[in-house]
Amino acid sequence: MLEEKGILKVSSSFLARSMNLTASQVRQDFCNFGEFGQQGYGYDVIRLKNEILKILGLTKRYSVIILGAGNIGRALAGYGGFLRDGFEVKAVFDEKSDIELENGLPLLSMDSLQEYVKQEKPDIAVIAVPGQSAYEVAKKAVDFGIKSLWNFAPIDLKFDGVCVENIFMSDSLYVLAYKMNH
Amino acid sequence: MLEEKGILKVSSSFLARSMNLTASQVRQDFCNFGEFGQQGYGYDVIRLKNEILKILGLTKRYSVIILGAGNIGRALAGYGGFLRDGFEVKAVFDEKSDIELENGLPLLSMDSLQEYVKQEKPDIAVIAVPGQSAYEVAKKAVDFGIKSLWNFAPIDLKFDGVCVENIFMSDSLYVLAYKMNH
DNA sequence: TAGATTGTTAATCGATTAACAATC
DNA sequence: TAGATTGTTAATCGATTAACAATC
Repeated sequence: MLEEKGILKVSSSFLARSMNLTASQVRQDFCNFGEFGQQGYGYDVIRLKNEILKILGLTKRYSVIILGAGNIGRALAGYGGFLRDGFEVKAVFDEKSDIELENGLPLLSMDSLQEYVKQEKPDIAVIAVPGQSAYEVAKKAVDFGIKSLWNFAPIDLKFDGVCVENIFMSDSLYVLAYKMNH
Repeated sequence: MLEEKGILKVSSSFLARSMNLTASQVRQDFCNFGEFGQQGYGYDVIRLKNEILKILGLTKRYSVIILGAGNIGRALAGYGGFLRDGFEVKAVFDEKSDIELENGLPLLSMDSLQEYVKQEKPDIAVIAVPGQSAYEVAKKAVDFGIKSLWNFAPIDLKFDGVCVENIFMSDSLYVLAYKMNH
């Protein structure tokens, strides 16, 4: 955002203010990854952005498949925003492969998953199936060679040597309810 | 889950194992909210569940409106799972109120939001509009009387006296990328 | 009674904060 | 040079862990 506004430098105290942190926290955290500031000046916005992109691994591109063409699966497939960050959705898989997708993405049968993963080697599989089938589907994907899962099902997936990030939406809703009552 | 399996009691060490915590953590945390265990026995599953529901505020019902009928808004509207926890989606609002919803929920024009909120007093508004319009839409909702926001837009909403819970999906995807590279 | 497991205290650990010398 | 702000050390704080008396 700073880059878009044409702002060239930024201080730890400014960053802290805009993210509800302390300046110390910001500097300590950056320092863990190197020294990319300059005393008396602050951080160069472009440099800082690039360093953070490097740290996060967002300088690469990632190919993504979505498992499940229900509400969430279709919503993610339809949302183009991730592409900007380098995540490209390549295909959607579902048991019922006759559902129509609105955006020209291939909708494939779950039966063709093994073949697809073997050939295309997608980087990330999104688990967008109902909770009951989530483990089974994730297990398949992992067995076929997927090394990274973005999980929207409300279960704790865990496989050796596989990266998992969870979006536990109902947990978040529970936290909202808690906040409303305290 | 334990209740559904007909299991009557559970120990802090069992809970710890299934959630990747330590038994001490589980007991310390529970103890902050009261004493609902029994030495030498453990925790009564039903009692524990009820205590947690009470702590979270999930013994009440909440009425929910969804602002934005795009991919995410429609996905949330179509997903019935939150109902089970007491969150009932009442209506969806969008600028273009001619989009069709598949599930019989009323799709209303954003212009009718003020009137609706005044009359129906929904507990929670879901922000499911694009990032650019998210602040504006949230501000409206809050001005009209909404006290609680479940935010799916990638901006940090903050209003005095309003509860906010964020689902920052792209942040989660960045974390996944980070994990893949470390 | 013996075994199990809580509630709770004390010890340990790590993260946050404060402070400041280095330096642009 | 004077002002600003980093990188980094030391002090503070809070959370996690370990331990155990209480007690079912």
